[in-house]
Amino acid sequence: MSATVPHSRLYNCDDCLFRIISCQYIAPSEFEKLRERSVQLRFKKGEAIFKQGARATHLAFLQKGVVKFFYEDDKGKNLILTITKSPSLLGGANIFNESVNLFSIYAVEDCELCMIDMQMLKEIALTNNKFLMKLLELVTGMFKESILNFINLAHKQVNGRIADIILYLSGSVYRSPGFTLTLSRKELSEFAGCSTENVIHTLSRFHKEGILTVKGKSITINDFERLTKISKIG
Amino acid sequence: MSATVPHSRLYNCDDCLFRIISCQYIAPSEFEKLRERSVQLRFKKGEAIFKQGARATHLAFLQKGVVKFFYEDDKGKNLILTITKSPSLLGGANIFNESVNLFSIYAVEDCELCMIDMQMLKEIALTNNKFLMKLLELVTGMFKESILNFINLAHKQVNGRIADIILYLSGSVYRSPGFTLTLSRKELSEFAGCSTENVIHTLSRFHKEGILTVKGKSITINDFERLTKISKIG
DNA sequence: CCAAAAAGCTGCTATATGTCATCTTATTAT
DNA sequence: ATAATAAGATGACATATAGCAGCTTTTTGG
Repeated sequence: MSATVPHSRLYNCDDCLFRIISCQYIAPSEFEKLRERSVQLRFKKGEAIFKQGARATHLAFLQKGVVKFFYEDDKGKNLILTITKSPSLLGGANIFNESVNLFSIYAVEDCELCMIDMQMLKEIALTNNKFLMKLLELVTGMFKESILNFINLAHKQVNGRIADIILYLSGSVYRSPGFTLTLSRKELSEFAGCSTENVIHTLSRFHKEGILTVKGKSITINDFERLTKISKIG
Repeated sequence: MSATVPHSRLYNCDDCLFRIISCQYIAPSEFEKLRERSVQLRFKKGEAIFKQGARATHLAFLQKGVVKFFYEDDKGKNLILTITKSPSLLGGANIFNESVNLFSIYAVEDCELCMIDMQMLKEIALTNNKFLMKLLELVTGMFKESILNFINLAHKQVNGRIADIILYLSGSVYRSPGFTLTLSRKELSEFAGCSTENVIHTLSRFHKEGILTVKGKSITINDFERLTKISKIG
């Protein structure tokens, strides 16, 4: 792992959302045990946070940045399950059954996060059921999100999927009608489940039709209504 | 709900796998509270066990039969997430967050199952964390299974998907190289995410090539190796 | 700052898949 | 039993998508 370990803390734990949520259920002293075993890390764009197939020993609470969840098949072909923005709990899918990561999580832009010892968290959660339930709630959200994403993928054709992705990025990740993409066309194609060329073709068609303004990495939604319609029709 | 409520019990609770698993964690007296609130039901092929959008008040432990999990979109088009054989815990996806079913579960052949009061189960689970963890293990399996299924769907083309489905049905549902399908061609197409005609074309191609023997609802795998290869290549 | 590599773009062609029309074979209900 | 209906099958055709070749632009590394 090439992530940078900072000399000083990247951010103050007292303000950490995960701490705030946790302390609604467990005592601050209990949380302190967790904190002692945790470490703040910085990941550069493109770096692996969790690697598919590796032993799952930690969860990560993403403080800052955007990450992609993806699955790589035998031939090295990738499929992006979801793109998530901070704040978010990563790697929770492994809390129950799995000792090995089912998929990879990579930084899509520079990230700051806290690696949490899974065993310790599990021990604490097992002494407090409401906390356990809350954790599961945070964790299963990701499952639900990617299942709903897959449903879209299966039902719609590329037009609609690209429209979907643009709307999702604008609404849930970059939170603005115009944004500078931190994903490549190839990554978009891995999210939409189609060829890279198809993404490029579709984006330039949307551009020509005035729905989007696309200039390299910069994308702006001009005709929100038409884009939504394309997403709905499929 | 048109399910039949039997006068006598369909099966003896003492032999129930769910009871056996549960009683590894909770006292039999505790389980008895759950049993009192539960009811055995019989569903005929094609009947709805859980309906997408309905309030989620129960879990079901499937004792006998095969069911399909599926999502229906606005236009009434279906997408099958997974096909599951008894014994299996159904509807658990809602334990945490959801008050409403995210998808439907229907009987694909005649089923016998036990409807379990979710609130009561939750209460008991909250007093016993190991039991809670075990429940979650049972429940998240379905998530994992359908995500892996979707990944196949997204990566492979119809050839490979159909091969996949036949192998899955043979290996995990009917548990035999030859079986009598309880799914229609339309349902297969909803599982493979393609048109009904494409399923029919592909099956008859496999038949002509000697990979399968297909005669209406009866399917036999003749060339396991070639079928596996098609599934792998995509 | 420059060369090399990667990413992005465009149009063309081949192919997989969906759609439609027609027919046959099973189910179902009267 | 028999008509009515649904499911299955087949081939022809239209279309969405993948793959390729050649090109430009951007990014990366020395």
